[in-house]
Amino acid sequence: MTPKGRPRAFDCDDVLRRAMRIFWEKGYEGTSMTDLTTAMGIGAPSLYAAFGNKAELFAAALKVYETQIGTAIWESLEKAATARQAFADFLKETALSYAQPDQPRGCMIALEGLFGDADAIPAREALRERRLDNVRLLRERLERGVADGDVARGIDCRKVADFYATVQHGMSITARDGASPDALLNTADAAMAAWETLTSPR
Amino acid sequence: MTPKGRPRAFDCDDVLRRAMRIFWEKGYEGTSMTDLTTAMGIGAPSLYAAFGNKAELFAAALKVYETQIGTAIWESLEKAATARQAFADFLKETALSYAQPDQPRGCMIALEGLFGDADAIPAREALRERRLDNVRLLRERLERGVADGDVARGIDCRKVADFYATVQHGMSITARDGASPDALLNTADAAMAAWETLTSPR
DNA sequence: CGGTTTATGTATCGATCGATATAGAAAGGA
DNA sequence: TCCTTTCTATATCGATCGATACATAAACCG
Repeated sequence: MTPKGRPRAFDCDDVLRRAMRIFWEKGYEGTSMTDLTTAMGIGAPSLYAAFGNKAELFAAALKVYETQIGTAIWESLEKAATARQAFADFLKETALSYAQPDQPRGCMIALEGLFGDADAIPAREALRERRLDNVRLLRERLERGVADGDVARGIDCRKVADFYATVQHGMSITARDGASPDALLNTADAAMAAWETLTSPR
Repeated sequence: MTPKGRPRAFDCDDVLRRAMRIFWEKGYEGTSMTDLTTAMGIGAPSLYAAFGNKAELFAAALKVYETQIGTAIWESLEKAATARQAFADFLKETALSYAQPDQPRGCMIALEGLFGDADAIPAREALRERRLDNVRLLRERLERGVADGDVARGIDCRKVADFYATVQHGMSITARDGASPDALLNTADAAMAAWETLTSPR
């Protein structure tokens, strides 16, 4: 059934992807409504009618980022047979994704919402929780490795997960500074050099 | 000799430290001139007369940050006798500094100027160069280790330096999310677990 | 066809942004 | 004491911020 009234002149998903891209590139505070309406190709009233306000638009753009950009990295974590391979793939996917030439460098979730209070960036808490969720995913994958028997019992899963999450965070900053895919892959490889020591029984 | 005219009613270094603290906490874009004049305890005309404009004030605050906050970390890199000890101390100092309870979490240089173009944040290029300088310092310390004989010849100094710089970058983000000093020290320790493999001859 | 509903385009809202004009206050030098 | 110089306090500048009022356009329904 077609809705009543005049139909929208734009594709909602399409313009939301454009908004996501702008937020990703310029940050929440660095993005003005003029930037958004220009990039999205719609007028301000259409934007507000469709997405509420700037904060809600950002929240919607964040969800799009998660489902369209972030998933590839985290899927690799589940696919591999062993925890070691999973972490290696995870870092490799991160390196390739963060230095992709046709998109902003680094991760929108990692880089955004690091300054000011919740008042300045409404999604600050949501972003922080996403980052903490990611650490948890790494830890759970490690614990699965322990359960599967490919990781020794008694290792400090939290410490190892914190370490690899921090490496991934850092890769966002390094990527923003222009690091090549090879450079990031080297860093991923270097991080995996710690694996044996970190996962050997204490 | 005392200068002519009415003397300043504030201490220039003191108010600059306050400005540095605000920029560190809220970021360049997230800091308004009202935030600054309030925190510095001076009127807007006094601020502009003493420091020029917002961008110049930020540049001055950045220098204060480098000399007053950043030095401790980088001094530790030179003090230690071996490259390994230098990197371990460097990461340990980073962990302690980034989670200090009486100051903003993480590093002002690492976190600032990651979004938008040079137009949005005038110091963006300067910040990027500082970050790249830091990677260079790490690489040079490694090369010194090779020259001193405590690091094997033929290792990829750039790769190792990139890795540890990326870990440090990541610690700024992890610290902003509220990581405890112990958690960051654990990550520093985990990063050092890669040292043997990274510095063994190929 | 009018009537209803929803979206669009223009023009603009009050608030805040960074930055200043202006007048008066506080010092030294004559 | 008066003049010059420099700084301070108030009040405000034009520009831009996020967000809307309003009139018109485009769909469906009868």
